[in-house]
Amino acid sequence: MSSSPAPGSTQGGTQAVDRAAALVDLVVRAAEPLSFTELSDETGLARSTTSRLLAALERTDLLERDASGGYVAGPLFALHAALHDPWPQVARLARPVLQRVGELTGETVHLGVPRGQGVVHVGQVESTFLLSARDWNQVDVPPHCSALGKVLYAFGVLPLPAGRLERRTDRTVTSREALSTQLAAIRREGYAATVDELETGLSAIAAPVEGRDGVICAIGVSGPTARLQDRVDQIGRLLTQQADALSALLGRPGRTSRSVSATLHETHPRTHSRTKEGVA
Amino acid sequence: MSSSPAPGSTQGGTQAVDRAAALVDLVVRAAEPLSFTELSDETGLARSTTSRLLAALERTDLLERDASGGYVAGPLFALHAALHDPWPQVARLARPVLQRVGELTGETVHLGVPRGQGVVHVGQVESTFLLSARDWNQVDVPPHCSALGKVLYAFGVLPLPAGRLERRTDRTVTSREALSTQLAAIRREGYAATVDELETGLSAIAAPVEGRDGVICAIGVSGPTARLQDRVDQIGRLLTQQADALSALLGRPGRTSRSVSATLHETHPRTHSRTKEGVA
DNA sequence: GAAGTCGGTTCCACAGTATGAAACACCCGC
DNA sequence: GCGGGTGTTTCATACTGTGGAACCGACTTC
Repeated sequence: MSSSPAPGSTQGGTQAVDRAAALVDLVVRAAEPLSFTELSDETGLARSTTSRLLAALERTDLLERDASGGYVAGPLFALHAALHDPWPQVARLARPVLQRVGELTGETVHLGVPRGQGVVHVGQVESTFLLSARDWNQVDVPPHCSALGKVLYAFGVLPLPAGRLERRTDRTVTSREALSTQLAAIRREGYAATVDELETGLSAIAAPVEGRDGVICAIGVSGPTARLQDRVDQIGRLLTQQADALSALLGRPGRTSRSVSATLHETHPRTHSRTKEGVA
Repeated sequence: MSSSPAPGSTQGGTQAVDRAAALVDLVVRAAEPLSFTELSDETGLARSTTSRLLAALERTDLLERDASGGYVAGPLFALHAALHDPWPQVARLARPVLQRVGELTGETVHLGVPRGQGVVHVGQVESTFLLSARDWNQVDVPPHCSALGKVLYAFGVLPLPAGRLERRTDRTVTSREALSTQLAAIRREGYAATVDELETGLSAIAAPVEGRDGVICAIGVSGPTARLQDRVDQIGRLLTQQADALSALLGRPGRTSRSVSATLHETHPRTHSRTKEGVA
């Protein structure tokens, strides 16, 4: 436009690419295909500009049009998805949340995902204490005595176990009715807790994370019962709150106008050290 | 009408976006993180231009730098992968291939992927005949009497069954030795066939599709034995050939069919401390 | 420890490329 | 034929992107 420096909006010297990227961003975050007009309106770009940019993005496989003409993520995104496991990607997005929970609780934090009949831990933030849970990445644990597993059971992400429920400690829930009562409570409370059920002296608390189609995984903390048992409720609330933030990232179309990390940092109003500045 | 003869490579009026997209394309297709210099050389862009574009792409979450400074697909790709099942994405990429096989054979074509202990069909191209296999999407079939399943067994994508091999017809292979002999033959020939083994009168032929780390799924045709039994070899060759084309799409890096120069600089083998997060 | 090399960023004058208003084309429903 | 909505193409304008060169920091080498 007329003003040459134009600080704030355009950084560096890359207007076209920035605008094109904004279009891609909108399309990828959207739950359903976006029309030309929606994109044009949303970005505020001139129709002609939008048209040219979208044509370029389509030509380069970053975007694609579905049968009804709406824009969706293109073959390049499909290729990426085909080449990489989705869970590590979720873990990547979840890392900031896990980190925050780790900082606020001091305990080990996990992201638990369903695999087959069990729950596996991907992504982990270490406890600040010396006594803490070991590295559980990739370790299979019986879901019925794990907080993460119970959450996944409760929200139907993991099929309920077929056989007998293994007894790990004398506090392990082995009765099917007791389990289903617990699961109902978890659905009601919004989080799950296990105290000495997997291993004596080991406790855990977990809350569900929702994707676009409901619960997909869970985050939770685990540590010594001595440190956790009096904070179950407090940590439970923290977890549900942070899990919600992650859910918003994973499921909601996101009115974010900015980046993923910006969204993540936005959850707590106190961390606005730099709100929105252009050149460093 | 364009009076000026299209300047060779760039079309429309979108040089910057095209170049940026080429960078993203290279990064997404690459098996490992690409360095700034590799990208600059590969695209033939001036270093300054490359720097500016990469900075813009990073700012917009399309790209990201890993711990060692290499460029990898950014949070936007992670988000997409987290939101969508990978197999439908593979199916999307495979559709043209399936379609071609369907046109050339007239039979029903499937993409078979492993899930748990079984094989499921995602993506299907209908037969042109009236008598044809039903819609098998989402249907579980015993892999040992399915051509797709045998391929997945043969190439270690699916764990060999634990218990007894179910007898579906009198031609079903139920002996473990006979099965492993067949699997060896499949590895030798490059394709699998089942004739009346799942259901009397039903035959199928299938070939493996490779991803970045070996076989990941399979494509195959199925139809009445009457129409297929004399074409097993011919269709087998067709399938291996088309499966190869799909494999190239899913595994091989580069080859963007546009401006990128054909010469590919091999990366010098160095000691990387990167964590491999691909397929487990 | 000074000189050389590598990998990448910033500067800057220049022109080529992106831009947007407007005209055009294409549906619809009527 | 007529209006409203949606997208595409045209074209003069000037702003944005470009690349050569200078610059910078880190790491080697002598």
